Amino acid sequence: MKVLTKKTDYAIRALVMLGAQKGSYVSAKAIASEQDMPYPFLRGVLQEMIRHDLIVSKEGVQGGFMLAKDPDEIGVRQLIEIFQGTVQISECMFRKQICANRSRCVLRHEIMRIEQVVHHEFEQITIGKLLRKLHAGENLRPA
Amino acid sequence: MKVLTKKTDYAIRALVMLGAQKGSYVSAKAIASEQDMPYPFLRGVLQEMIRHDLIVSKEGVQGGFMLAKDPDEIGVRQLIEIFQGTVQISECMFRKQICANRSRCVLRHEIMRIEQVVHHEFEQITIGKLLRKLHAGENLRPA
DNA sequence: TTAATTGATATCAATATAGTATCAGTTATA
DNA sequence: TATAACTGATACTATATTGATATCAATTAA
Ligand code: FES
Ligand code: FES
Repeated sequence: MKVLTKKTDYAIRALVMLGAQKGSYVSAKAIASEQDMPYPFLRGVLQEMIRHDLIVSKEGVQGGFMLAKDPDEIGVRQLIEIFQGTVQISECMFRKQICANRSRCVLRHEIMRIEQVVHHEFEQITIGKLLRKLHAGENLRPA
Repeated sequence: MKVLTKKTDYAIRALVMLGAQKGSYVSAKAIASEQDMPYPFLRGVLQEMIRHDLIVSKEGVQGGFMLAKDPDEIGVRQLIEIFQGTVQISECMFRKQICANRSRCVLRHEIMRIEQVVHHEFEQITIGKLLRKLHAGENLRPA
């Protein structure tokens, strides 16, 4: 059971890096080498984020990517939705016995509640929050 | 993002069915046809549950499977762990910048907290609970 | 003009999930 | 005691998802 796939992982890290260099364009190449990600794969991730208006780009020499919105308005939840799709519980269980009326199914109800909790929690974690932690140097000290 | 895979799904339903026929052996064939699951696939799921001491079996004619413990002691969380492995967040992000001291990494901390919540919630949902809902007939009425 | 860059898109590889097939061993029961 | 209904064990195939490459046209600062 994997919570974050590579795409989401790379997206978060790329966004944090863009946030750290606010105002200037950062190239995919720079991100890839700095964060140790496969370059062409990262390219795809960045393009996907452009489509979702999270970042903007500039072509040509000295081009690159830049955040398109406030880091506090980019939550990990949204990234999960973009790169991993909406959460699917499973198909409807107990078709014959319990599911005659899905809206009253207890199992389904419980699982959807859990889903809500998870969504809410992931929504709290924003790029802005991560950036502040990074600047505060909370984890920059050697182990 | 899928929360429950087919194996977990089938496992839950099979266990509920066994719980509903407490004290007698139920064959894989009966479960498969009743619950509309692929027979040989279910067989594998049942064997896995035997290995984990959730159920016991009897070979030969009139054989089948039976719960090995109290339905209230079988939680969905355990099933997820058996069939989907432990929850993996993602590899360690921000290797160079943040992760010098993993134990202090905020992102990791947050995500692990979410993981705890999810685990706790899934632990609450037991086969026993589902059985009682089933017997109460909460969802047996046609839609 | 040219090298550094993104846009767009096609393709491939690796892994995980879902499902099948086979055959040996056990046991109620006729 | 033969047989059909069962599970045990295990190898295999198929499909879907995830991770990663490859190619080439278009743009732009220097
Ligand atoms: S499992 Fe299908 S509605 Fe309950
Ligand atoms: S992401 Fe690795 S410890 Fe923080």
